[in-house]
Amino acid sequence: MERVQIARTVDGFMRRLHAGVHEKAQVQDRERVGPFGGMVLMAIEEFQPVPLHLLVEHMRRDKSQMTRAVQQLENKGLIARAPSQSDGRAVLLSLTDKGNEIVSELQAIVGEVVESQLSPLTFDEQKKLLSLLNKAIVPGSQL
Amino acid sequence: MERVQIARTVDGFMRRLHAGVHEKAQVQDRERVGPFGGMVLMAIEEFQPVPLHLLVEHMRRDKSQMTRAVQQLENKGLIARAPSQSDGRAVLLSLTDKGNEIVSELQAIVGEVVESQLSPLTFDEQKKLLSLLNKAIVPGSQL
DNA sequence: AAATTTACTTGATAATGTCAACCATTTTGA
DNA sequence: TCAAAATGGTTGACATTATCAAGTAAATTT
Repeated sequence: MERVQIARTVDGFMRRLHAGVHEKAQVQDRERVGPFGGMVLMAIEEFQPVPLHLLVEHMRRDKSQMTRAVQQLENKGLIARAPSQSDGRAVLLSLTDKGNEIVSELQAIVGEVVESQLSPLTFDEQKKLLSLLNKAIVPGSQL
Repeated sequence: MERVQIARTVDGFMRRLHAGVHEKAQVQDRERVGPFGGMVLMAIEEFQPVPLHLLVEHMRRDKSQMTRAVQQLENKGLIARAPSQSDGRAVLLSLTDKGNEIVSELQAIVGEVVESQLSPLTFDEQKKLLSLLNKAIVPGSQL
C-alpha cells in the first residue's frame, strides 16, 4: 500500500480546507485571527477551561508558538486567562463572549468547507472517515 | 456529525506526520531540502516530467512559492528543468539521480512514520482510509 | 493582429514553525 | 527535608512557509 501517498493526500486535503476557509473567511475575519488563531479558538472552545500545555498537546504545536497566539487572542479580547488554582504555574484559557461569537462564525465556515470537501462521500463514508481518523490518532499522545 | 472536528483531526494528523518526519529526517536531510522541499520532490517523482503549474495544482500551493522551492532544489542538483517542446512558457521538472536518491530516503522515512501513525488501524482499515481520502479529494481540481 | 489568457518569475511582507535559554512553580528522591 | 530535576509558561532569535501584487514572455482567442 502507498503509505507515502497518504501523507501527500492528507496534506492536499488540508490545503484545500485551508484555501476554502481562507476564501470564505476573508470577509468574516473581522478580528483578523488568521487561520491558526482560528484553530486555536476552536480548540479552546472544546476544552475550556484549558491550560496552555494541553492546548499544545492537542494541536501539536510548539509551546512558544502557542504562547504568542494566545497573547494575540487575548489582546483582541477573544479569550481570557485565569491562574489555575491547582497549579501556580498554569494559566487557564477560556473564551470570552466575543470569542464565542467568532468561534460560531468560524465553525459555520469550516463546517461548510469540510462539507463541500467531503461531498463526494456518502454520509456513512464521512462518518467512517472521521472514526478512522480518530482511531488512528487518539492513542499517540507523545509529541 | 462534527465536520469541524474533521478539520482539527486532520490537522493534528498532519502535524504528527510532520513532527515524526522532522525527527527522523534530521540526520538524513543532508541536502537540507526541508519538509516542504521533500514534499515537492516526492510529488515530482510521481508526476515527472511535470510542468510547474501542474505541481502547483497537485500540491495546492501558490505558484510563486513553487517557483522558489524548485529553484532551491535545482541549485542543490536534485531536479532538472527542461523547456517544454509543446509550450514555450512551460518548464518541465524531473528528478536527477541525486534527486532520486533523496526521494528514496524520504519515502522510507515518511512510510515509516505513516505506518506508525496508522498502527492503531488494521490493514483493511488503512486501505479504507486511503480510499476514502482519495475519493474525497480526486474530483475537486479547482483551486 | 490586438486583446486575453496562461506559465512562470520577482519583490515584498505576513504568518507559522523551530530552537534555545530563561523564570517560577511543582515534584522527586536521597 | 531540601537540593535536584521536571514542568508550565515566556521571551528572543531565526528559519520556513504562505500570500499578494505586479511583471515578462509565450500561447490563445476573437
